[in-house]
Amino acid sequence: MRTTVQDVARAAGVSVSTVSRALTGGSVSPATREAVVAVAHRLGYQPNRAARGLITGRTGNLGLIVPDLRNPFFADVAKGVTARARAVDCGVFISDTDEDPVAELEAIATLRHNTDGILLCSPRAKDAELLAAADPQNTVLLHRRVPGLSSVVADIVDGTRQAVQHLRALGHRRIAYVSGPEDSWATRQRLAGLATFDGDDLEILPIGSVAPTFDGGVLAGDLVLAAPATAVLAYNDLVAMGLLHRLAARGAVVPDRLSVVGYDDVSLAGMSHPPLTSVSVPKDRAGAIGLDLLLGRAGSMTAAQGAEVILPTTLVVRASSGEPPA
Amino acid sequence: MRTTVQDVARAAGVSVSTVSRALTGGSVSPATREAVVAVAHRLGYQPNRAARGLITGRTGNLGLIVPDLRNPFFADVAKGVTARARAVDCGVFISDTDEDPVAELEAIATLRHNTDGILLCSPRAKDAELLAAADPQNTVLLHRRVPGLSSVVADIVDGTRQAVQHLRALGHRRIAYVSGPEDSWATRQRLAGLATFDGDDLEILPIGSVAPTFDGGVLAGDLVLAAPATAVLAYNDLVAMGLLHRLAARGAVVPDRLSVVGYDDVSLAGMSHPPLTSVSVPKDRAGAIGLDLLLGRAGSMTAAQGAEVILPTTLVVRASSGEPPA
DNA sequence: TTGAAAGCGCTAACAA
DNA sequence: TTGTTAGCGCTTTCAA
Repeated sequence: MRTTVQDVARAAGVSVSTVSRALTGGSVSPATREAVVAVAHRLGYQPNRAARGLITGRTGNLGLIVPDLRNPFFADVAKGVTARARAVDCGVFISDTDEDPVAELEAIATLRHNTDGILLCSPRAKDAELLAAADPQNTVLLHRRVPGLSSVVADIVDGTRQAVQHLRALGHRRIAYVSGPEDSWATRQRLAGLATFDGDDLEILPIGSVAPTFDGGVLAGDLVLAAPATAVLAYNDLVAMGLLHRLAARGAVVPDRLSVVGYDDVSLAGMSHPPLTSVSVPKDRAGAIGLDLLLGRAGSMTAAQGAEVILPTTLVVRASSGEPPA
Repeated sequence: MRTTVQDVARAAGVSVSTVSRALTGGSVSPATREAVVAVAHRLGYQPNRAARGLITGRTGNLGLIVPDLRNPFFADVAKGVTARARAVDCGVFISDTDEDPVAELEAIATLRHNTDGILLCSPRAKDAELLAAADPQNTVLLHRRVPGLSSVVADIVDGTRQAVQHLRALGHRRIAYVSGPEDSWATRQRLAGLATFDGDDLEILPIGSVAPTFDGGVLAGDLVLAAPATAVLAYNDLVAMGLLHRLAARGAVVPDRLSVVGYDDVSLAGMSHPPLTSVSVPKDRAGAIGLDLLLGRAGSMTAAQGAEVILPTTLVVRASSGEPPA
């Protein structure tokens, strides 16, 4: 049988309420507290969070819902959340929905009643579904914005702009864009960034939508080579990696024949051949900030107030981008 | 205020115990059950798992402890666990210890009292520490074996043998081995596999230990080139990727000059340049089996009985291995 | 400062 | 088959 407050109280010769107070910071005499703490430690007492939560109404846990842990982007976000959670002694329920909007909604339904709040990362469900399923008071969206819910996002529009400006500065005038899932928030943000450019001295060539995966990038490779572009901006790093792979197979040297720029700057970006120029978005920081928002630790802002945090993006230049062919 | 059994009972005109029975599969008349279920659904009732756990002694949750979610190997394991957990309606507490043995032990201490069991993946702590911290009754080790605790591991010795045999069949006679963290279980297993070969017509050249990361592989690249080997076996895929990167930078063509074989077959392995030959270990399956063991769903075996599951490994041949230079 | 007692939401005896 | 009741381990009134 595990140690309970009862055991500690008996061993310390005080009442259970005194034990409780001593351990949670109530008013107890220093001597009593010291004694109780010592006994609790000696007995290896670990409070039952469930029982505590039952009465306080706070479980000390929160839920993190991600589409796919295997995607390094989400792994990074999860890392940021768990790191911060450990620092504030908060448990994290993880739910990997496998990119399934239905599983996502179910996870929200289960977790919202068994946690103090939910961190919903890049949800695939529609705005209306999310609004219906989530409690605005204790839900924070990560990397997605839905009116009526708190969110922490990166400045994707600006990031996209930085990427294009970088390519333009290098001399590129025709830039292909490989798009991700149509109708997704992230896709629309990227297009918004692109829209500020087309015209001028620059031409953006839409290559179409592919799955936001390595295979999607491979698929896009041939399409890009067939287009009159000297550079290509990919939906994300995974797509860019697939692109790199296919271009190499087709004998197109990067960046001599074609410059490639990715998005997200996941850890893989530095491992590709050549290393990938990419728009860096603060992934783990977004997770940590989301958690603070949920727990009301983010200074004046809280999730309940409908906070909208926008984090800056920065372009990380590596070897996959260079001057266009002469 | 959220809906409780009380609310459902009142609305359905029955007692709380009837509601409880109707919802958890006790003996109730079909008509009553139907009515209760309907009301519960209408009211959006979600049982409070904490309260339930308080009385049943089972929380319906388990803990998953991994060294680093950013490592694709652990992401895969986590994926296997969460997928299976979702199927059996079990919550998963995740804890990323950041490769810190102390954090690991702390996580065990916290989780063992607030979950039905712990899945401990590739722990970094010592055998004795783990034995002291964990409850053998409801702890399952993943990819690590400690006498006295249940475990699910891959047949690393055999996997290593397959890799070497593959290289020998290609004609290699001098194979470099880049080792991982000294004194780790995984490292010892690999060395055991290697030990069955040295001598014969084959020479294994130990290159030394590096961090099990991309950077570790980059570091090892030069060492490998300086050795008289025609092939190199890396501690894991991340190291192999770093190796590939450094070899390319040094102008050594893979596999013409040197064959490279990785370990784990993480998703990146297929994305490298050239695609990496790697020993595939069943990562997500290990996670799923571990969960079943913990929950007593793995047929006759349970964690409590000290189960030791060994999963087969298979070599996946890709383009990074070929015949040795003439 | 301390203790007694109530009760969080739920399930599991025990009766009816 | 159903309802009543007693807790699970904890915190928090309320008195002392």
